[in-house]
Amino acid sequence: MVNKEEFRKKIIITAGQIFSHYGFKKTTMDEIASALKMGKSSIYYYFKSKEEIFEAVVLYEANLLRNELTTTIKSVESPVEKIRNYVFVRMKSFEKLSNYYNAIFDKNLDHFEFIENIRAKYDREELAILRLLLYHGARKKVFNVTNSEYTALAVQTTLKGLEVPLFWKKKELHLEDRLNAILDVLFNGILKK
Amino acid sequence: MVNKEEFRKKIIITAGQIFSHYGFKKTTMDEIASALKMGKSSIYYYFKSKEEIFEAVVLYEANLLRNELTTTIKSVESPVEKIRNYVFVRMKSFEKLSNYYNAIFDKNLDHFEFIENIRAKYDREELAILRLLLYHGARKKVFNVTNSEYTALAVQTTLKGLEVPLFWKKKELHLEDRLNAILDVLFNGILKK
DNA sequence: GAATAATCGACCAAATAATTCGAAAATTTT
DNA sequence: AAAATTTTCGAATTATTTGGTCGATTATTC
Repeated sequence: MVNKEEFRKKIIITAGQIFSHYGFKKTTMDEIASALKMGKSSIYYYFKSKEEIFEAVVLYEANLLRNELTTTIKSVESPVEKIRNYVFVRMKSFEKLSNYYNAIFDKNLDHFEFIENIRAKYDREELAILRLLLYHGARKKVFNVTNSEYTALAVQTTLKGLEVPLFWKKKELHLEDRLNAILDVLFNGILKK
Repeated sequence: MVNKEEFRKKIIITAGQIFSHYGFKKTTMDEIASALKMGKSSIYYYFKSKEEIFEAVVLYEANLLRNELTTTIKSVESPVEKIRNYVFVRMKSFEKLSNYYNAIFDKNLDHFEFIENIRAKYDREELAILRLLLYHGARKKVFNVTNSEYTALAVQTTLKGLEVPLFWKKKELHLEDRLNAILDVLFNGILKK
């Protein structure tokens, strides 16, 4: 291969597709290998272990999510639409990611502290973004927010509450509906009128 | 439990959900058990083996499919719509079932001859239905079919061709589009004009 | 309170999967 | 073109998982 880094990326993408479907545990190195049309042992030339691949995949996906989120909020002007879009994209992505997380919430929590690190970092980033969005809306006299920091925290907590059913695989209650309901409440409690 | 048969059905349904997502091999007895909130060994009181559960699940799903198909074609009058609906429902179901089949096409073909039996029986049933639909359409002067038996076979072959990409998991090519295209060809080659 | 039905945890053998390793290809460098 | 390197691979090894068994235990029925 021309570039080793290039091929690592190819592995990450391929493995990511399988992980996202079957979760960490149920995905075998053999499957990843044969999806890449190579011998199982060859993969160990690029990654030290299955966990290392998983780590790389999560990192990669997390970055994709970050980019998607920022471009999304840039794509509209109105503060309401910015937040609405942000929340929607976030939910869609988490739905996709839920299999990764299900994989982790098995038992092996010990080994996967790196996930917690990514998570923590993202929580901070998200808080900053939300704060900005709220502040921006308040400036435009659309939101009635006095302390954007605390409000951002409240919104984030709400969003986390939405994640739970994804992890617990209880998708009976249509998520989109709940999402809209919550956004309605959020905006009607927040909007100047 | 009040009724043993009742509980077997519950197992079949629960196991079916897991099988349909992960396939036969990747689904463990432990998972089925804990989804039913019972010990793994208790399941063996109702079924002799994992394969026996799988067998029951496939049988159960096959019956569901049969019923869905017959009620679907009864729900519309026009011969064109009957066939169109039939094909659509059939495809949707196969998409759902593809995970079962993927599970089987691994290697364990030997043990799963019963699948082939179901399959054969269904092929015959399907042929009869298609023949009826074609005959019906010809009677109504909508189809231009001289020998409904041979035409039914041709249609069935076409439908089987559509299944292949489902088994091979190559869902890149949007199936619905191809389906419509094929139906168009089918009808325009078949319709009186 | 005996008899039967249903559940369970501990255990095991067999299968499966992750990882290692040395050697063979393939590629690049000299 | 041979030496050095990078990359791939099959076979072997080790670790883990998992389907299934069994005797004991708990609920239920008679």
